[in-house]
Amino acid sequence: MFNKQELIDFCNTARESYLAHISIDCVVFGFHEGQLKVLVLKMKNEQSWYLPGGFVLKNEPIEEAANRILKDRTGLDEIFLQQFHVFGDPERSRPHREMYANMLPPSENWFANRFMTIGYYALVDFIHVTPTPDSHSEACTWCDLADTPQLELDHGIILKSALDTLRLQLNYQPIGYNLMPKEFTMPELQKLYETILDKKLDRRNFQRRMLGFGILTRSEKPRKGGAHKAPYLYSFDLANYQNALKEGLKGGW
Amino acid sequence: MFNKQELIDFCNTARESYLAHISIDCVVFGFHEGQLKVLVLKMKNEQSWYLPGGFVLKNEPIEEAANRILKDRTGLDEIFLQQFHVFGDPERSRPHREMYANMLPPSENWFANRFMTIGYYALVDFIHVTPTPDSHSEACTWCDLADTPQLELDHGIILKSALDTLRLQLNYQPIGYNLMPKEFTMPELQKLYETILDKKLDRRNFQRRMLGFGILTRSEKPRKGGAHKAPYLYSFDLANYQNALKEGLKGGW
DNA sequence: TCAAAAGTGTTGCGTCTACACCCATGC
DNA sequence: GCATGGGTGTAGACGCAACACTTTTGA
Repeated sequence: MFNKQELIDFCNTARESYLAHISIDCVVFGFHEGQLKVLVLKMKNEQSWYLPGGFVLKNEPIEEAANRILKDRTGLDEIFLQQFHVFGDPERSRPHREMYANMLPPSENWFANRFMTIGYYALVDFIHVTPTPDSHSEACTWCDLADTPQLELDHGIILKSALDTLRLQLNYQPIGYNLMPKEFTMPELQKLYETILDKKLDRRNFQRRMLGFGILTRSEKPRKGGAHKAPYLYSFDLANYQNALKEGLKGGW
Repeated sequence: MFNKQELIDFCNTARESYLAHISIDCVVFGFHEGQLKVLVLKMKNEQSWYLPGGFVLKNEPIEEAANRILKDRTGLDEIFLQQFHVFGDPERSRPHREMYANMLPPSENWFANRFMTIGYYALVDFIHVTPTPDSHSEACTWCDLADTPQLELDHGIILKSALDTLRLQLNYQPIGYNLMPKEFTMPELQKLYETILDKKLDRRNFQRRMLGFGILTRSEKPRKGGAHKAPYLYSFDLANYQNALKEGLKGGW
């Protein structure tokens, strides 16, 4: 991905600016047309894919670092972001160590170090994101969860772990609020739940249950244009939502 | 806590052996006589208390580091250990930075660095633990959760965070299995749940519910010796327990 | 007019809650 | 024998799953 000169330049600035041994990787979830999506990067000159990531500035809180990284890749600020796990096997970054081993001696080579990575997952409103590659990537794109490409290093494991966390936190975090657009229909929300849980849900019971939580506001105007009966549009009542989440949305799915 | 010579020695070995910027802190929970307990350390020459912690060897997986640290403090190996959060504010270790600032120049002073800490919580069988202070502590003791002393740095926050995690994971992790002795009575187990949840539970419903999970084996002999009716002794059926946890123990508390 | 999508109602079963009741033991 | 701790039973409330039924719309 780097040629020699790029590597030298990067290592010099990295050593000055960033904490060694620590990186951040983000699993960015979006939801569009009934599909849960993940943001991935494709490296230059390689058929290899990664999760968006970066390093922590020497005097920067890690939450801010994650935010900065995500702002660079999505254009969005104030993203919903949750730390979920640290991946700390010393062997996890070995492929990178080897990739650059014969370009620079270890003392000058930033990637000769072991890196542990802090995994964050982010929830964003798909339509507001402008996927933006970084300097050593040739592409930054959404892909459907079902057909994500093979990811390098342990990024596949990190993605899987983020998904598991998402599932577990569905009743405790404002996941719907952050993934759905401002207004949405009940079937759309149901699709999101079905995708995350990987399970079909009963249309009618889902509706009654959701409404029962008292966290949705129905707007007067239904969605026009589609075939068939026009569905109502809903939006989250954020105050009620967050209040309900404190106790956890009752019951399982 | 360190005098100057100790500090110099420690810094020299630390720089050689450990990863910079990263530490591990452990919240060790035990349960004894109806009380949830936490293991804390008292520093030499100071009225200050800390959670047990340490650093990560340069080529050591972080789980192993946590295990090593806990073995040193408790004498136990193969402890149930869960990572729960990284505390990454650059200011969190400032007090330590300042404490040693005028003993050594920053370049030689290990503690001049910023440290982020990985929080682990551990569940142990109280009676098997031998609390053992480290070289710069004068005491390592259990204390009741209700009256933990004021903890230094952000260790109070870390403890609070561990407790919240414990509560959330009660239906998803073998918490009872790891905190209770091999055999225990139903009221004892109930006390544990009540302590973690900070809530009174109905004696009879608790019993039926617990038995309903099918994760307990009743031994033939009841506990003798106490006043009043002799309670049955139970132990966990580990296979069933772990199986039930996969789906999560149904229902809330 | 018909198929498909969406909204609303109803019924029955299972589960939990809040009790009442029974048993054992030491003072 | 009685207070206390512990084990078991049960009636009513509640919640949820599995349905049937109605409404709206475009083809």
